[in-house]
Amino acid sequence: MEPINIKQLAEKLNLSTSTVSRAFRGNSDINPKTKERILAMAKELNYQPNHLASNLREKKSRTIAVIVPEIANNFFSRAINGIERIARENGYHILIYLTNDDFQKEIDFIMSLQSGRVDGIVMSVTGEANDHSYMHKIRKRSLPIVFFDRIYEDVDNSKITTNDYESSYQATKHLIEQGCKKVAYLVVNKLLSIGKKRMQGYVDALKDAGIPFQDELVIDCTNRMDENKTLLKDVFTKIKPDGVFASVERLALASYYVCHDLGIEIGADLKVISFSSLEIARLLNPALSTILQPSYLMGEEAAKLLFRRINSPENNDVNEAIELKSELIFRKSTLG
Amino acid sequence: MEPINIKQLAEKLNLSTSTVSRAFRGNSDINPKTKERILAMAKELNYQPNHLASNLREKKSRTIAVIVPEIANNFFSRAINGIERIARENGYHILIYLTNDDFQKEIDFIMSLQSGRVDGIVMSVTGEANDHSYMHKIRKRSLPIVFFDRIYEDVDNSKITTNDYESSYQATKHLIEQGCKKVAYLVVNKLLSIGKKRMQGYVDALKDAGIPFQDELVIDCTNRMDENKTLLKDVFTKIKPDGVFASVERLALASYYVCHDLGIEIGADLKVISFSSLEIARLLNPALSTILQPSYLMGEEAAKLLFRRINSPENNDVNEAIELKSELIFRKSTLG
DNA sequence: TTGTAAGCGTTATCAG
DNA sequence: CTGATAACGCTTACAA
Repeated sequence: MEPINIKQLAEKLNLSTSTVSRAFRGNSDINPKTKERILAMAKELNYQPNHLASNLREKKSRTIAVIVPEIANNFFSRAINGIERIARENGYHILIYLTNDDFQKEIDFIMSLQSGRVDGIVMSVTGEANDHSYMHKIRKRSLPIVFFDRIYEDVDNSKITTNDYESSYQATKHLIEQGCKKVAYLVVNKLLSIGKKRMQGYVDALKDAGIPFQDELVIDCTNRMDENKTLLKDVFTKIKPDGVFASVERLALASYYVCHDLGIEIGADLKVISFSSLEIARLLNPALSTILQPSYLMGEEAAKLLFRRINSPENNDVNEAIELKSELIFRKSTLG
Repeated sequence: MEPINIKQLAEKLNLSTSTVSRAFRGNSDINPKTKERILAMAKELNYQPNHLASNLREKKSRTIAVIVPEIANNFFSRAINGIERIARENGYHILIYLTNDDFQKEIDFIMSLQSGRVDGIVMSVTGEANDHSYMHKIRKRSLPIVFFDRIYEDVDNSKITTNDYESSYQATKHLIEQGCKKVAYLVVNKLLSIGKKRMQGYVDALKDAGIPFQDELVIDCTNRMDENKTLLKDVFTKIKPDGVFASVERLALASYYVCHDLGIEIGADLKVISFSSLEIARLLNPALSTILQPSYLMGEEAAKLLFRRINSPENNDVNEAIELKSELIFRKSTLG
């Protein structure tokens, strides 16, 4: 049973395709009775207007792209959830692209999306350390893009971020107040905008507490769990920090694994706090203190921003930047 | 800077659109030199073939849809990850649809996808308790669909599942071997195929151990954490099971919350095992025994099955069913 | 090897 | 209110 097209449907009804088309569009004039007749027959024959054709004709795809580094990640999956809700509300479809932190992939995706497949892009970037001049090129085009969480600071664009500096400052301050003298900062790439901002909060909190900054306490990790474990095992046994501020969730988890293995008691021997969207932080052993980003809300806001753009292309050069607040939740891992 | 089209590009080059088109397609004959010239100019002018147009022409969308109940969920986000990898490998794009366990949404999505937007669908169903005759209607069409994990048993279709019965049997048996006399089965909807299969394993394990099945030990939960907590609080204080077999992750987590609040010691007072894709089960307090489904692999296999279909529509009526194995990992929550 | 022209399924414009 | 027609941007026989 192949899908039928508008022409066949029109024939069955002894009508022109234009009239049939009108029955499916809100605006145009059409006799209510004919419309009813058309819709009834359409239902019977299971007719559905072909989207490719109408999109081509209308030069709109009613689709947006979401580009993220990964999806098996509490923060991003929740953010996508928020994006999805708003997109659906607007009658839009969502294409997913995972860069796996591969900058070249990011470029390829964005480039290939310039071909009419989508009306806009929501993305969390991956190649902050690289040359992203390609972005500047793209930005001159009409395809609207909104960044969320991980952004390119040198690209003038709409964006949704959180108060990373402030929460990092507070988190570090909290560790110090809990008696930590030697706080390590765990980061995946300290050159990335997020890494930089979070690190600045850490640095300033140390300074304000009169604790000298030590370079060896900034631990540059990777995205691979096994590598991080090896690295941290070394750090925890040799440098022996008494506090850990993890800039991303996976580094806190790596710390947990290592401490479990090494018999280091988190909360007592080593206090840990981390950016994390882990719902069940409270159930960990011990309960993990977190800086909780409003991931779902960030997704929603990013999508809303994008649709504002899509729906009013006239002021496509006015960028909006929204900063949302993270929530600090202190648990046993720092209260020990 | 609006994107240019093939006609404009052809004009600049003093060529016909057909020749230009040929430069972008692998097959057709074309002078290597002209091809080079075209590609160079295309790059300079930033030309990209319009996908909507070529898809319309070719009657292919190079896009698949992934329909899942939710995305902020370890199992599904990982499965999507697997699907993504295979799809990308095949040069396909991925549209995401979240039903949020709303059966009507599922129907709407599937129906709307019949209009040429995608070449195939990978889905984990949601409305198992409902009448899914709409599916039978769809199945007569050419759009290939592959189910994974949650399936409709009465719909003849390709599918990827895991050995749910067996792992449930083993999990229950394990609890009994650990000394449990009163094992509760936690389920979201015992009428759903997954709930049924997993329950059967539970029932049979009890029987084989000579323990009489008790209806009150089958706890029908919901998808809402707060409701589940209330319900389980009641169960744990009144019925007082000494073992819990949770058919989905969120029910194990609800149990943890409740036990933490009630001061019930998991592992000692109450042993817990659960289907779960939680990477950090080991880090929970106490470490959670899990039945780990190969979520990523399931996604990959489901996608592979779909592409086999898409690429050879001739045997579109031969359904493949693949069963993968879950892994049981016993930890402190059952070893106490 | 390249060009011409028809057509993919819609919808907007314009005429009736 | 309805119908004819052109156009959206691309691909592919077929012709040259």
